Amino acid sequence: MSDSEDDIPLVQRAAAPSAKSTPKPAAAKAAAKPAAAQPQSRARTNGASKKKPETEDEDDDEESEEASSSSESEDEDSESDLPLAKRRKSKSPGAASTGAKRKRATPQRESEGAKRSKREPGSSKSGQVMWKTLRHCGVLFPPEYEPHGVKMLYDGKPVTLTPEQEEVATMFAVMKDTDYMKKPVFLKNFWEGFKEVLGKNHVIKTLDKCDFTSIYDWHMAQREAKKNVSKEEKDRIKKDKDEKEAKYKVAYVDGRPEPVGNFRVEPPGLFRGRGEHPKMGKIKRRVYPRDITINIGEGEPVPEHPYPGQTWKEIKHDHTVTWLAYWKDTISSKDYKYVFLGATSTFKADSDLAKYEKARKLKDLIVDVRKNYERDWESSDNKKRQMGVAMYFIDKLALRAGHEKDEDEADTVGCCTLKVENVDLEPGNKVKFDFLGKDSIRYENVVEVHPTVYKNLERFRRIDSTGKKKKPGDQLFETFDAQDLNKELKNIMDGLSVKVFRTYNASITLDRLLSEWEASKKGADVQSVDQKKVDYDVANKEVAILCNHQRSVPKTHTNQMEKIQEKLQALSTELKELEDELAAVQKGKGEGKKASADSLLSRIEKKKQAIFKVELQARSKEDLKTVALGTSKINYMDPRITIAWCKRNEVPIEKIFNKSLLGKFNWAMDVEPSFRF
DNA sequence: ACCGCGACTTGTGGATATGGTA
DNA sequence: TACCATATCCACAAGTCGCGGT
Repeated sequence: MSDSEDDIPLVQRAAAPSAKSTPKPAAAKAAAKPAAAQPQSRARTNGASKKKPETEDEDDDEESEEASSSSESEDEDSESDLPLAKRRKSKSPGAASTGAKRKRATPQRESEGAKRSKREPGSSKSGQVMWKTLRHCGVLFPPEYEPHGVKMLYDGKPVTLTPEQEEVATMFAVMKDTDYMKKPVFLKNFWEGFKEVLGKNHVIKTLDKCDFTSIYDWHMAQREAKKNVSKEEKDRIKKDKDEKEAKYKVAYVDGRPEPVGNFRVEPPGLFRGRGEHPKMGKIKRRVYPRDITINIGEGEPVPEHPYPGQTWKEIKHDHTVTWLAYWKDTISSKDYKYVFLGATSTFKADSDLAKYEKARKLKDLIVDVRKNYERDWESSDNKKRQMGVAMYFIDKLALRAGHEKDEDEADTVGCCTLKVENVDLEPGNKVKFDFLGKDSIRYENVVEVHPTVYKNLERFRRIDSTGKKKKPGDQLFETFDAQDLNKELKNIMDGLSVKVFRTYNASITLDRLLSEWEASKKGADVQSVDQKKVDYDVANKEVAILCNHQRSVPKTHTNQMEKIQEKLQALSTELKELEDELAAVQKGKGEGKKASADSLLSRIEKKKQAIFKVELQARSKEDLKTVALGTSKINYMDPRITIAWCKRNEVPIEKIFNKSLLGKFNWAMDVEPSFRF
């Protein structure tokens, strides 16, 4: 790492998982199901008037009943192995019921507390049929490269490049003001790629003598020009583009229209790895139809493409998978790029629901799970002890599993791949974690742990199970890996894996915090929606900290805060003026007095509220500057918790979920207000 | 009993749309 | 009514995890 200066801002971890050595009380199995769960209390208190503009999708009607009821309760097996989607009545394609605002198709799934039996709905696991018919238009290719003819300099002299070479030079030139330019690995990888494109015996012999400034300038000029196009022209261009893209945006699954996620083929460019990625700067080749495998229903028209001489790499009809197309990544031979349906699709909704139901299932077992791994801390079997400690970290700190990685990937770790130097022991049974996790985001945290864990760690850091000394770079847990751990978890619960703990802990934390909030505010003065939203964010923040979802402080943050302060200044001056005025009026006499005093009074009140609101925002902004709330909202916190809370507290759901989240969580909207995770 | 493959979720930052403000 | 900074969207990288082949 370079200067620790702009290192990831260290999130205030103080609040992180209580230093308590004992696992959390596991939410005493939330009474959760107050028998009288307001039956059909559709009492949607929140202002969330149902008139959502309706996202193109789902016009599938069907009485929401049927789909659920049957499949729901008896879920277990037989054909119910089919993902939910499958079981939905599919509407005849044509019948795009324009009018009929469809209710969300997904009915309640409150699996009242316990026993939701084995089969999760929608779990797209192995071999299950995901669709009967599938129709789509394939993928959209990026435009071919258009040479600009701007010459770069080599050793001070202009060089003529072939279009192909120029394209690569341009990829590089354009990155002039990024700090990749300072990274030796990036430069080396780029040069290797560039050299190859140049061919042997080219005048360009070394990157040092290359000057791409002219191309960079050209690029900037282009950008500027684009910005200055007239509004009408811009609109026209956009409209054009939208029309060209329209057909790629939708796929028909069993006749139902579903949004396609990323239908665009990735354009060529230089690979930008995160952190110190060994492959940064490599050329990401252009992808052609011959590289792409299409998955589509039998008998459906094969998608077209703009390369007359070519054919798709393959046309498949695999009903057990949800992808529409894929190609091999050109950077890493073992990676694939997929085209999937969008987040609002039925496939995704089903698996989202399944994910949370699985986590809730874990909730019912968590007390035992904890008892078990705590017992393992004392085992005479070293491996068991290590696993027990790892499980503790995973559960308590919501660490990721951490699979083994290759040399040619960024050097990051998860729980199972922690190295001895990632964990420091401090007095008072305190453990200090410091490592780079996913995306090379630094995880830094000091936690007090159970003494037995502490003792174990002392040993794990020092020697391996054969008694051999460990050194930096050695695994903290050398006796097992993520796979082994997951295998063990399968014995505890069907479908259980490490990541489920992250989901579980995020969701249960939100649930707990929100309900504590409600308990403490019960009967208290009516709060503004703004205040409630801020309070929700506080809970959200705690979850984000648990999951280590950081963000870099926005560049403009300081600036913005100053502006807010100024605004506050102005407001309070105005307030002062009003108050003076009022005083003056009250002193004076005469007719209009009463009226103008009243009016002043109300203006003063308004002003005070405005001030309060700005202050609130200022505090919240400052408080959240290093925390990314979005990630947990999108991926970890069961949306039903939030929606139910909104209903109970008269907060319009739109205050918490933006448009795309509303779409993504459509499946959860009908949740009972009494829902508890 | 691995281990690479394949498919799907999670994650961040950059690009762009948008809505409040001068 | 253009600006302008933020809020949202999007691209695509980087994880997780089960499976099937050897």
